Amino acid sequence: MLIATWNVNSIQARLPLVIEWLDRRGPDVLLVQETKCPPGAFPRAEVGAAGYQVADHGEGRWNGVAVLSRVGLDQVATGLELAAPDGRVEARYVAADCGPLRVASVYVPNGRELGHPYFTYKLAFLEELRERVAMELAGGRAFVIGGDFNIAPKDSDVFDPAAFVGQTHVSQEEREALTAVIGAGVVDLADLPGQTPSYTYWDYRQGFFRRGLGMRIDLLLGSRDLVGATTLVEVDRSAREASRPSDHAPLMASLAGL
DNA sequence: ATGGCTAAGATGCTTAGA
Repeated sequence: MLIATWNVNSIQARLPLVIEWLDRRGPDVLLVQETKCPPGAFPRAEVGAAGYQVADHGEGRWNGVAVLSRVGLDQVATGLELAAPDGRVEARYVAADCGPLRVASVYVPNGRELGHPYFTYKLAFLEELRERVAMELAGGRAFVIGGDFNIAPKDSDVFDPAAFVGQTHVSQEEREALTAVIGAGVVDLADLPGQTPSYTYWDYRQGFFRRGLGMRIDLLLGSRDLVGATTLVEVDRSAREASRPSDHAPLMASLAGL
């Protein structure tokens, strides 16, 4: 089983690249974030022609998450529908059964600035996410949640820790909230012994990708029964090198025996 | 090394991302 997570920064803008990538890498499950696609407008026909079923939780303009699967798609559920500071509910979580796995695609709020109302929202979202992960695990299936967590777990996950002091994504509060999510019973698959945690995001501006100035903010968290099955975790930088790329690259994990 | 990119839509600008 090959499972991947990718913040595509608009499924419509990225559709040719996503289809090419699905054909080339052939993941069994792709967890997508920032579809920026209104409900009902997801390009199901094109993705279906590539062999994938779609569970889409859409929203116009911003946010939006989806699960793409070629190994079945059942028991679709959305969640984490707490109100943002503007009072609106954002599309940031969708889960499904895909073959032997329970999976979830999550797009954690950015937080904007420390102390900002959207930062409070980010922390509240992470607390609800902890509860949601515990609930999914209680279902008893092997579980993988992947997505854009908008948190770099460690200082080594950003290109210059000194430049991030006082910024979001690296604060102790955010990292503690992520640790609590993981404490619900999952492990960071890219940070397992033998794996090499790699950047997954590079700003579009100022040649950050070319200069190697990235961050590891996209994660695949797996239930503990998957630790022994995880043979390879990799970031496919070719998708970031392509023309008209997302600012994130896909993160993939191979799960042997599933 | 904080936006000198990109995307959507209420478009020729604004808002958001991290």
